[in-house]
Amino acid sequence: MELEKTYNPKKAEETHYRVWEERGYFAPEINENKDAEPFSIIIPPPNVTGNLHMGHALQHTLMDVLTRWKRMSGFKTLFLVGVDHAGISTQLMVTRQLKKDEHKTPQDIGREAFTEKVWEWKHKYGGEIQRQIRREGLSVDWSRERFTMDESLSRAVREVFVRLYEEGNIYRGNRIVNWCPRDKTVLSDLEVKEEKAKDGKLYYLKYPVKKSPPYEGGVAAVSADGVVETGETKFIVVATTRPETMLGDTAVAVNPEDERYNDLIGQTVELPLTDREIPIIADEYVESDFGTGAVKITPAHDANDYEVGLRHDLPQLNVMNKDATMTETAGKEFAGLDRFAARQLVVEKFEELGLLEKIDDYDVTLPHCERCKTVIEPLLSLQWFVKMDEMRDLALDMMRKERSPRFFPQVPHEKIYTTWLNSLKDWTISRQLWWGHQIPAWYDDAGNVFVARTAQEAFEKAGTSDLVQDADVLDTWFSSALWSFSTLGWTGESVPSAVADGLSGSFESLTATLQPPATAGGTDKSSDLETFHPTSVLVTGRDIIFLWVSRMVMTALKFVGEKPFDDVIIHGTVLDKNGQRMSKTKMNGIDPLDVFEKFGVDATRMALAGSATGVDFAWRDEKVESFRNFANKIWNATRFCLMNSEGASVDHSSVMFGKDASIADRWILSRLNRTALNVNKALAGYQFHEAVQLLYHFFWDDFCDWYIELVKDEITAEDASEKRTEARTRIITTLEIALRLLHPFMPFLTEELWQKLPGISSDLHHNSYRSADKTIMLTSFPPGDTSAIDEQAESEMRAVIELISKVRNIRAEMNIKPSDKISLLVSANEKLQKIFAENEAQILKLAKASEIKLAEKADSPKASARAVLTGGAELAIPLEGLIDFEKEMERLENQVTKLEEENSRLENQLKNQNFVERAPPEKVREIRERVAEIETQSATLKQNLDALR
RNA sequence: GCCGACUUAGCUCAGUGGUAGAGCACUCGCUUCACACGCGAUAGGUCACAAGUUCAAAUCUUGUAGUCGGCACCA
Repeated sequence: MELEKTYNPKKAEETHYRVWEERGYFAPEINENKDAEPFSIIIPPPNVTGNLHMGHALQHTLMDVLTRWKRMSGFKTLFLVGVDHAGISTQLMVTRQLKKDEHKTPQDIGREAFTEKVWEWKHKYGGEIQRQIRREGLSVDWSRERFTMDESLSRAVREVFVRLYEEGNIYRGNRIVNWCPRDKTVLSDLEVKEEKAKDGKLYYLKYPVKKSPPYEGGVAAVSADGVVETGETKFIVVATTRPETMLGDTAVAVNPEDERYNDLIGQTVELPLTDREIPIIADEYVESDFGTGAVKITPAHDANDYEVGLRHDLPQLNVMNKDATMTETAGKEFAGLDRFAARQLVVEKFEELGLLEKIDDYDVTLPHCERCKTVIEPLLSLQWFVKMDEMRDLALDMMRKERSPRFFPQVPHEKIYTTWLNSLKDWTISRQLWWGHQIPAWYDDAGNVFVARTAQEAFEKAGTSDLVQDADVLDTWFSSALWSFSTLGWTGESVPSAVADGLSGSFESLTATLQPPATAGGTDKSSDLETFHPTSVLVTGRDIIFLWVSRMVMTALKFVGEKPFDDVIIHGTVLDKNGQRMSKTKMNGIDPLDVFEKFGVDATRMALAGSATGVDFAWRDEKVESFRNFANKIWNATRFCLMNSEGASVDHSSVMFGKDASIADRWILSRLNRTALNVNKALAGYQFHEAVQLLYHFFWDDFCDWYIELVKDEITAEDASEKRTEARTRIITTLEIALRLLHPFMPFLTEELWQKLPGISSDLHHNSYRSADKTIMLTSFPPGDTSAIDEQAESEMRAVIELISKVRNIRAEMNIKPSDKISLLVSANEKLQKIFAENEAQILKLAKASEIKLAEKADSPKASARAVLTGGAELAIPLEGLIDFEKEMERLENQVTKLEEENSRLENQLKNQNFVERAPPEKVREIRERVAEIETQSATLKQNLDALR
């Protein structure tokens, strides 16, 4: 069997996933060890409308690496997958399609028909993200796939809603909320993004003060104190960025300490463009040095004004409709006008009346709808809210007492998370949409509200079935907040035994909030909850720490009585090659699927995992390309081993040998185990890039560049022999172990190659997976064996590598043709001579030399190129006729210079009495040893130089 | 306004007290029988700037500049 010369990832990517999935390798049930420790990850559910982007590819890769690593390490592993119903996005998408296909609006067809359409849409097109997840190679358990609107998850949503309501933590109230006039729904603070307005203006409006003579036109003069006098008419000037809201003003406020306005407090102004008279009030909220120090108060259209209004018992005049057109209340001339048209008209009218004092350019940041970018309108509206105080305290206690969750990187996320929790406000949870979990509240004719888990329950509570359910749905993040436990079967009916039994000590504040189990015992589903909750680690982006991570912590603590996850990995953002955020509007996004096509999934995974955890990084195709090359390197190394595998098979006893084995074998085994130990360590600390670097360099540098080359002759020997078979077995076994180490990162390539190795079977599987058909993904992940670390072999191999490298250097610098064989004269102590002698064949081959002469002090002709080696050894290459004496002298001089520079730096250190006294003794010793080594080497080099002169 | 991160080779990035690292690009040499997606050999950095702590600072502290991010305010 011979492999193609170049690895083409297509075939592997098309075949193995299906097999893995079909054979159930992804499900935790594959683990036959009933005592296996669980490991679980839940995927941050992508939107059902979503397409894979680089952020997904990154976080998915990290999760899959961890899952595959843990699975291979014998854990009972669950990687739970699911999608989010994504209320607004999905509703918008289907609305658009409805308009396009049938020229209808959702209102035209009605709620029931519309939601049915959305379900249809979901069944038809909603599977894209799942296909893409399969393409990525994620070892997720599809048998447990969840959707936030599954019946069991919806039950959990209703249960949580009802419980919070019954406790008084969910309430319905009139508040100033963030209203998106385009999506026509309320949004939570987190779904609003502040953005700089392009041409912000601050308008100064003059309100005539009553009790002064009526204003009769004319240009007003501004006095320094902000009160304007024209003739006898007094004005108070207010500054605003939203003039149209003046139509809903119900007061003008000044700071009580502000002397300019002291005498006006208690008076009234005649509100222009209306027939209303509004009071001038004093409130601490007003800052005297901003604007004119006088503020128009519009309680129904501004959060601060709302508060002021409550304090002063002001009327709340709503002048704006849900689509941001003006209401009748705004006046006949304005009713029906869009808010921006109304703004213009108000300004014009003020100007006509001579009441517009001035317009300043003004940098304002305005709230925008995160999704549709429309300017948010603060609006007084009746909505459902969650009081967060109690749950916030649970989360804060958890952080304070147990430092949980552990964030990676801890800085700055732990602090950001804590700070945010500390200033948490009530959460607006109702949404004016049809797609989502309809709020489980029913109303009777009298407007009484009945909150219940089901309509039936509501009817019972109300004593009538003549009820209407609340039309709104819940914020999508409400169901996402329950994701850690709702996906594992929690519906509020069963509670894990740990909770039912009462909490063991450490977290007393929870006890009070726990509900007794509604029904005794658990369901089948709840065993997942017991086994896999809390989940092991959450991998997500920093943009949803508040939206999602914190809320999962709060709801899990409150409703399950335990944290939702131990660790939270916050990965970085993938930027474009110019360091800009990828966005649809900038058209600078890179489609992971294109990258998969071009370089393969495994190379992409390596490139993503190879970027430091938590750090933003600019996307570079070149990086993936280098891992594509790496994949090809692995392919070809395997190709080489397979071409020379006759008689051999994977046999782990072949790499259990003693000190009598060859240096190369002992060395590669030592390197392999060192790599395995370090990779495990790196993964345990979520240092993915560290693991990638270790694997890359082990495989390429150690295994390919040195080990294969060192044992090549033995392996490719023409005549079959026991020795050859043993060497072949050793290399193929080493390769097999290396492939396992690579598997979590490069699942397709490693499976493809592993399946081709001679002698593989499910006997190689981890003990927990012996019954499964052979696959690399169920072999045991090499833990690394400290006893296989062979310092002596590593140091001896360093000497061999140094010798070969020095020869190559001389060859390159002296322009010796590859075809020219040379002689090596090596002066060295007995120990080194022995090492070189044992590796003579390899040294000759790799240095392209015809002979090597070893001696305590070798005689070398003057016409030689020379180098010094560690341990007092010298290398001379006789180059009669070939040597360029000038060049050789220059070469030697350069080396002397380098050594002397280093020497003087070290000598200075040693001269410093403080260093010698205070630095750790071993540090001082190291430097003394190094100085001695340098002195030997440079003395030798100088002798050589003298000999040339 | 408050908080935070970052600034290291041409580029993208590791490294966080003890002699500056990788990949790519560059230069030179190789159709060496696994791989030119390759092999071999070089070159390239006063680790943003300034002060301080220390025997020793790219690494710790403070300040400055630039870049980016989060939060708040925004009449």
